[in-house]
Amino acid sequence: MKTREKPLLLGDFELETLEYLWREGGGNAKDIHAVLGLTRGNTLNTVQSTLDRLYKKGLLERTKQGHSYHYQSLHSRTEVLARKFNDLAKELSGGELKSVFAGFIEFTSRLDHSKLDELEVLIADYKSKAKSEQT
Amino acid sequence: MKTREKPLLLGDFELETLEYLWREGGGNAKDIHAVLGLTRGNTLNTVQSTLDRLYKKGLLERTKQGHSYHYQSLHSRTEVLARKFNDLAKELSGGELKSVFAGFIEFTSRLDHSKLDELEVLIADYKSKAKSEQT
DNA sequence: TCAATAAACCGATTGACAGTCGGTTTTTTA
DNA sequence: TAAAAAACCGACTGTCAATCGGTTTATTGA
Repeated sequence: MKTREKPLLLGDFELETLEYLWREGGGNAKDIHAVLGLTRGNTLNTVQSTLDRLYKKGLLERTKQGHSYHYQSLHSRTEVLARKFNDLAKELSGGELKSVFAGFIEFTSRLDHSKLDELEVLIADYKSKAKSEQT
Repeated sequence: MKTREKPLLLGDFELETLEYLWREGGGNAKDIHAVLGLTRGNTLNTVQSTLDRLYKKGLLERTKQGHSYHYQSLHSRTEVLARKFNDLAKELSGGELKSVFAGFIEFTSRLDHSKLDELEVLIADYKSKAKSEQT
């Protein structure tokens, strides 16, 4: 059976924290507090527990660096999105992948009709890259 | 400014209820309770409040039919998915639609590499249908 | 070595929100 | 118009993110 059961839930501050780590490549609680904590008016403690929650969710790795932990994201934005899409599909597909695709196409075309073209290009790119990376 | 601010949150039973309405085309609390309530061991009241919550979220319409309300979904599965995709994109795109596409492509190819082909076909279908429906 | 200091850790509280119902009010209808 | 059915209201529970105070543990410079 699959390991992951529960959908991945991420709160606002967890997301902001992830964004920081993606942007900067990593950081410790103090770093993040200096940037995010001040604008939000958080204490360092809050940043620490948020990092800890993300860590326990398996999204971050951490290594002792001197005194403090240095945190890094284990998953790219793309991977997190893929996982969220998967959660959403499981929860709302009605057993038909087609409906998930239909929903995504609907979402995309509502942004702007031309966006579907972009999507097609990216799919083609992905496929050609996959082919060239065949082992 | 856009009307909808908050992401659409749907609980498990709300989803089951929506599924019922999509499947059956509509129904009242009693109907739904007869099917979903019994398997879950709910009271009719629980079904009613769930319908009411969905109604207040703007997902259902209801009309008095004799004594009780008859509920119908205002949005198809595809539309709900589109909205959820939109929520997800807003929350996790990092300002780049490309990353959303990348995430979706990643999700799709992880299911099965051939699914990307299906997706391409559906996009092409959608586009040709859109073109033929031009006013 | 050992005190000051920084960080981690633990536990508690708050705030949303879904799920769940009991009980009351309103509506329907025989 | 009383019995029955449904709607409506309010409350309580459970879950989870956000938040932080207080305590323990680890680090480091004097």
